[in-house]
Amino acid sequence: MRTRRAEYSESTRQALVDSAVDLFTKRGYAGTSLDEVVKRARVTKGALYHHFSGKQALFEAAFAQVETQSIESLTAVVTAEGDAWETAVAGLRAYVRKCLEPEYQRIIVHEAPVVMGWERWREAEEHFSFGLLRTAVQLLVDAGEIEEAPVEIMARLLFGALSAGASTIASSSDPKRTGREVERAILRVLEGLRKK
Amino acid sequence: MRTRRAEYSESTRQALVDSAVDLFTKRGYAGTSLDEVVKRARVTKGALYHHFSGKQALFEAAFAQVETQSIESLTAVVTAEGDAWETAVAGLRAYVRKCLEPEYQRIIVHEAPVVMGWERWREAEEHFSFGLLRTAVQLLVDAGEIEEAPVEIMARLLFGALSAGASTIASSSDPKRTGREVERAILRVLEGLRKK
DNA sequence: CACCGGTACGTACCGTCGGTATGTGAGATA
DNA sequence: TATCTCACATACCGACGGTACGTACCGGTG
Repeated sequence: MRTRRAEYSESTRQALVDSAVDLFTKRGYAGTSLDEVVKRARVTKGALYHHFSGKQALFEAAFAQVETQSIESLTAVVTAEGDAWETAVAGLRAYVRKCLEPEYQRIIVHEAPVVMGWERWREAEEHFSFGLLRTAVQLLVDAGEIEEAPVEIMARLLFGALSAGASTIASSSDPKRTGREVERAILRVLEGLRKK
Repeated sequence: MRTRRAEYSESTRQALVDSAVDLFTKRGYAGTSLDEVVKRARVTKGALYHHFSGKQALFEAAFAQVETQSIESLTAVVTAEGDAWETAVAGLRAYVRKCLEPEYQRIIVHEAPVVMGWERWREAEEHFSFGLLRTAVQLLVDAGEIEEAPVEIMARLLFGALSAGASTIASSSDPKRTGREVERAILRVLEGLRKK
């Protein structure tokens, strides 16, 4: 990765991914044409098919980029020192906020399961957001904060609930208010699971 | 709807919808071609475009058919006489089972939000499954079984959790076991919300 | 029964889009 | 400097969603 050619190549690839993230977010996977993607990146389809095997692979690259950026901000919250309960709650709040960003909402939450297939999406999520969430739930169980339960299952349910909550906020006519209500509702669910 | 012509027409339309439900379930929306749909229905694209304005409209017809059939079996459970809590729990179990049927899973849970758009999907669901679920939650609140909370929000979170649970079951290597675990986890969440 | 009007299709065709085959020129290599 | 290689550009194909138009058949009218 030291030659000029390699730098140009990497720059081209990055431009394609950036263009893809932008367009997939605005118009969705099916509504985005590759001609538009390459036009915005100021290259041609030759370049695209040199770097990616097809539209699906381009989407997965966009998926990985959005997730990688998201992981960074979330990891900082979840790995913070301090009370396990407080940390977990902060993590959930951070994740809901992340879900409100258009790129994450559209690409990761809504399109990815359909475009990549639910099975493939699940597999990929193991290394990204869902992996973090499951870790957080595991920490709560280990700390004795909530009743023991199959962590995998509880994390899945929480993941679905959080995504639905985020979508509700995003399409609300009063996002601020709905956001507070969703957070309170999620907290109530968690408190219900908490050991007395 | 008494003439032979009208009967033939209705029969053709029904054949198209049945074919669409079948193919959308097996290969998804993007993976299904209209040529294949009309071939299986033993008609041509002329017939399809006479009855529907396009592929989207055909999908919405398939959506409505699957939801209408589902509503019937679920309504019977939710409107049963008896203890509100028991009724609600039975309803949730029934809904999870419904989510496991391939047609419901693929068309309603996975594809519809993307194909119809989340906003349009949400609107349509008001009259179908989600409407029922919200009614059930409202009944629990009215019966004083769970703490008061914004019913709309709690129903959304529950809806997301149930869908995620169903998807988890469907892709599990041991669906029976996972099914029991999901049901227990959901019950635990509900018990946590229950008034003492 | 003959005629006619409209509906319910069938047929042929178009534009777009994902994907491919092949050419080419700038930069690395010797 | 000559050559090679890779990172693209160009031109094209087949499939698919959608449209325009032709047509046959049913149902009403005289």
